[in-house]
Formats: sequence, C-alpha cells, structure tokens
Amino acid sequence: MRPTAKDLAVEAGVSLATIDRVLNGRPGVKPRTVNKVNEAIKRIGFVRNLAAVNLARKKSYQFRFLLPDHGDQFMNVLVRQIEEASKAFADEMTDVAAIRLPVEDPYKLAAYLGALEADTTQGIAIMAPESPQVRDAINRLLERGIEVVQFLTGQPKAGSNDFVGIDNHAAGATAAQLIGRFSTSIRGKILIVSETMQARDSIERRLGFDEVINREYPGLQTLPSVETRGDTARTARIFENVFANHPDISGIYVMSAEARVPIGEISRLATKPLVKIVHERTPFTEAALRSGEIDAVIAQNSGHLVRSAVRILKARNDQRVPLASQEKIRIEILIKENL
Amino acid sequence: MRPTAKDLAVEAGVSLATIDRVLNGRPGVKPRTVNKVNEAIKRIGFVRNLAAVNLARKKSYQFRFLLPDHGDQFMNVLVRQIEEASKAFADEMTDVAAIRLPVEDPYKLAAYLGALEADTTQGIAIMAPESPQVRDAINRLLERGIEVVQFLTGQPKAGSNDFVGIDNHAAGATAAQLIGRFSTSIRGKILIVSETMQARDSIERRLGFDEVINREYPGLQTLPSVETRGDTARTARIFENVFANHPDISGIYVMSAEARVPIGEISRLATKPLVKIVHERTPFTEAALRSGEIDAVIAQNSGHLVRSAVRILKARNDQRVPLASQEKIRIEILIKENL
DNA sequence: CAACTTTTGAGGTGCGCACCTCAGAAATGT
DNA sequence: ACATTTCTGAGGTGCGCACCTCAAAAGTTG
Repeated sequence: MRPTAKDLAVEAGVSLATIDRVLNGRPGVKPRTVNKVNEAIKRIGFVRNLAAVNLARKKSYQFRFLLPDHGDQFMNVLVRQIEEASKAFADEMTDVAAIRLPVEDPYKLAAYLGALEADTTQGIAIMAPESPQVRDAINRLLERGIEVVQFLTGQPKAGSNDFVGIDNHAAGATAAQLIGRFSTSIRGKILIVSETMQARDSIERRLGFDEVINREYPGLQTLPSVETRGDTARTARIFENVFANHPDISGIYVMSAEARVPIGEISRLATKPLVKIVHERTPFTEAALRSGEIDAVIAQNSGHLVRSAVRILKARNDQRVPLASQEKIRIEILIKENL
Repeated sequence: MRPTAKDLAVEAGVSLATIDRVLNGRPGVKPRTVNKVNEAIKRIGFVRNLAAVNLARKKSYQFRFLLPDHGDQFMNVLVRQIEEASKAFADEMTDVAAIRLPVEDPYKLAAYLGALEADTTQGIAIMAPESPQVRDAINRLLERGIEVVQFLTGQPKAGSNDFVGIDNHAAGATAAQLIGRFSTSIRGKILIVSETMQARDSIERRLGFDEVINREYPGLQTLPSVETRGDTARTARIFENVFANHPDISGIYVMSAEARVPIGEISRLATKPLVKIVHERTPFTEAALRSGEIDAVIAQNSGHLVRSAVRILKARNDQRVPLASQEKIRIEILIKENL
C-alpha cells in the first residue's frame, strides 16, 4: 500500500499536525523539523493522495474559453471540442465552457475580464488579438489569482508556458517545404492569403514560409500577402486581379484558419492545377482533402489544444508544473491518406 | 454547488441507502424505484464525485507494459515515455511500469501472463506478435478481471478499442503518397524494407503502400519486401544485391520501427539521391531528418500512445467508456520543419 | 528563574461516497 | 388475516486529507 500522512508522521517522528503544517506550508515549524519531514517524504516516497486533498478542500475548477463571436467552421470545431472536454472533465470537478465575445473590441473584452471574480472563475483561456487594454486586464486577473493562458493567438511571454498553440514560424516553414516538394515545376509564383496581416500569427507564418522558400526553392517566388478580411466579394475581386497579373501562379498557401472562401474562389478562377495548402482541420478542409481540391492541411489538434489549455490552467491552480512533453502542440501535416 | 448523493436522495424522494443501491447496482430495489432515481439523476444532473468514490473504495491501479527485450532506439523511447507517464499518473493512484520480456517466445510470455494476479495487476498493455498461446493467456486474464490492450501490434478485435496504435494500412498509404509526391521523376523503383514480414503491421503497411502507388503513381514500381531480421551484415548483403539488379531505385520505405541500420546501409550504397521515408520518431530519425538524410518520418506520438493505453485500461477498470476522439492515435507526418 | 514566545502534539469535524447491519414497511402468497 | 418475502430507511464506520482549537512542551529573553 501507498504510505499515508500517518505513515509519514511515524517515519519522521513527528505528529500528524506537524505533517499537516509542513505539507501545507503553514507557519510555526522549525526549519530543522521541516527538514526531518522532507527527508522522510523522500525516504518512504510519500505522495499526497490528490483525490483526498481535493475532497477535503472541496476544490473545483471553473474555466472559460473566450473565443471570437465571428468565424466560420474552425470556431465551431473549437466550440465542439470545448463541449466535449466539458463532459470529460466533469469527473474531475472541472467545469469548462466557451464564451463568444467580440474580441476585436479591446474595451469590451477588457471590461468582461475586469468583471470576473476569483471565486466563480479559476482560469481563462483567451483567444484574442493583443492590445494594451487586454494586456492590462490580464495582469489584473493574475493579480486577483485567476490563471490565464493565451489560446492560439496573442503574445506568449518568453519562456513561460502561457501559450497554447503551435509555433507559427515553424508552421509557415512546414507549409513552404510541402509546397516546394509537391510542386512539379521548379519555377512558379506562390499566392499567399490571409484574413488579415495584422495578426501576429499570420506575420510569423509568413516569415517562416518565406525563409524556406528563399533558402530551398529559389525558383519559386512568393507574392505579397493578400488580405481577404473575411469578405467573399473582396476576395474574388483581388484574386481576379492577381491571376490577371500573374498567370504563372503554381501554388497557394492560405494562412488563416478559414479556408473555405479563398479556396472556393481559387477553384473557380484557376485554369491549371495548383498546389494548395491551408490551415486547420474543419469539415471543409477534410472534404477538400478527400476530393483532391487541396493537397495538404497544416493543423493543430483541436481536441488536444482544448484539453491542454485545461490541464495547464488546472496545474497552475494547484501550483504544479504541467508535463511539458504532453502540452507541446504538434504541427500536424494532413493529407488525404492520414485523415 | 454540484449536487451530492444527499441532494439526489431528496430529489428522488428516497433514502441515501437506496441511492447507494441504485448507483452501485446492488440487488433488492424495485424497478420503479430505480427509475425514480435515474430520472432524478437526469433532472438535477448528478455526477458522482470520482475523487470521493475512489477514496472510499481505496481503489488504485497497477498497470504493466510488456515490451520486447530486444529492439533499438524506438523501444528506449517507449520505455522513457512509460517512466514519464509513471510520474504523471502517480497523482491519480495509478502505478505504471514497463516490463521487458522475450515476447517472441509465446510460451514464456504466456507463462508470465498466466502468473499475474488480479489483486496486484489491474491491467496490461501487450506489445507482442500474435500466437495461439498468447491469445489464450489473454482470454484467461480477461476472465480473471485483468484488463488488456494490444499495444502497437497484435490483432485488434473488430470494433472494440482494445488496440492502441495507428491504422497501419493508412500509414502505409501515407508513406506511399509522400514518396509519390516527393519524387522528382515520374518513374523509378521503390525499395521496401522491414525487419520481418511475419508481423501483421508490416503486412498491412505494405498493402496500404502498394494500393496508393498502384492507383496514383503507375510509373513507380514497388519491389518485393526486403527482410533485415535486425541483422546488419545480412542487410548489407541483400542491399548490394538489390542495387546491382535495380540501378533505377528512386525511393525507399522502411516499414519497421528501427530504421538506423537500413538507412545507414542505403546511404553507404546509393549513388544518387533517393526519397527516403521511415517510421517512428527516435533520436536517429530526428537527426536524419534535420541533416536531410531522410525526407519524412511517419510516426505515432509515443507519449500519447502510452497515456492512451493507460487511460483506456483505467476507463475499463471503472466500467467507463474512454473518450474516443482523444484515444484515436494519429498518423503523424514529420519533416524537418515540424519536428 | 519567571514571563514570554515559539514550536509541537492531541484530538475533533467534515469533504462525498462505499459498504455494512438491522429494523421496519410494503408487497406477496396462502 | 396470517406468515413470507421483498423492499426501503436509518444509522454507523472509514477512506486520506484539510483545517481548526486547545493545551503542553521546548526555547528565548531580561
């Protein structure tokens, strides 16, 4: 049997009360006694029974995911994963839910964050562009003891694991390598599409993309990024223009999560087959992979993303260190064979 | 606050004793009463507090991974992941360890399995080739109430989730698609290497591979599988022979987990660049990807594999259904950009 | 050495549930 | 209406720990 606090007390030659004081960092214990206990812990390999701890503490966790209130299929995928996680984590006294907000309005978002209370919310995963207002609001949350992770977007603080998502620079590089290798011709132009180039993730993806193309595929030329702003008519107009000016486009890379509109327009306009690479697994990209309309998807596992965010928030609430290898989000390459 | 059994008793209009009888399936409760309780459960959304349940039941889990006692880097990777999981799961009263056995000897393996007791082992993850002896031993384990999952190899029973690992047919198909797309020339021969073709996984990978090559890359020709038997000298001899007979080899697919020897020999013998695809992420394959010695790795996330096996064993011990989407092992495509 | 202050021990209660016993109550058969 | 059988309720104990109180022991100070 696993040793209990009682066994530990015997081994350390102190009372249960002292064990309790040491384990929970209560004051009024001589340093020498603390040492005795810590050594006994090592000797008998004592590990607190988390179930008992949480029971006695009546601890429960309430976490919220703040997501944009716009967005197409990818956002729906995320919401579904959050709902699924909500069921899976119910066992562990953990309540998880998604909140849709106009995240592009920093004032509204900051106001929402400011109204959160530490006794009804223990952690927040935020998917929102950076802004001074939001940054401030986050700092105040942390001061109040509410944990925060940046979800998929935003600026990770260097070295800390407060960011859940992929390395966007590497994702762009991966896309570039695939376009390069999938291309049948040595030369051609690559069209790069994004909803907006304001977002840090698009910028990083673009940097990673260009780096690989320039280094390894000198015959390929990357065109300036096209911004769709989520607007179909605008996208069509721009694409027509681009195709008119560059008849030798051989590939397209859609950097933002919602690929449906740009790929639809491309398929309408392109006269010869192109190498097409997009981001994120959605019903649309799955179908497009299967039908051959696109060639590869760069994805992050949405279920893993959500669970990882929850585990990190939970670990931080317990002052534990999350298992790094499990929380690293992989850049997945999907083709029709490994869906 | 979350409703407790007491709240449930009030809502259902019965006593705590009856709640206990219903929740734990004890006999002597009228069907009508059972219904009343179940409806109350739905009404107030009662969920048992797992922490309290496990505490009261003094439940703990002891799981063992049975792995081959031979093998190169991949086996070490697995053992390391098991050790890491062992620490991570200690919090949940779950003890995990790896046991190395001569799994290719079905009698020894069956003897080991036969000696396991249900009170010291609650679950086993087996990585061993199929054999009648082992199959029998597994059935007897199940009868004794010890849960079993097939780990990475072996024959999954149709429809049940007693297999942890990738879909090998799809993995082979994925490898084929990559070789096809990465090839710069339309025609050429593909060398396919395996430690042994006895194993079901190699057979399935080969089938998936050939299917895609035949359907989509008629210019490529797949050679008969070469079996290395883990023997460097033998491998070198065979390869020299193959290269002499087929100077137009343009790609190589190493189907088994240990790629070091075959890739080493290939690099020694090949006179022109080949498309090289291997399986599993190991220190060797990582380095080879970075250096450009190989082009892609088809991998399964080893940490995920181990944790998934543990979660499945645990869920089955609790008569729960594991979360399917989390336990599905993805076929990862690794290139040097997304390591 | 008395008067403190700091450290330690002893013991209790409760978290939500499992598991057990015993005594009534309700339903069933004759 | 009776004895039986089946169901239900009341109550207790313990799982491993957190958190609390009170008293006693050990240390410190002037």
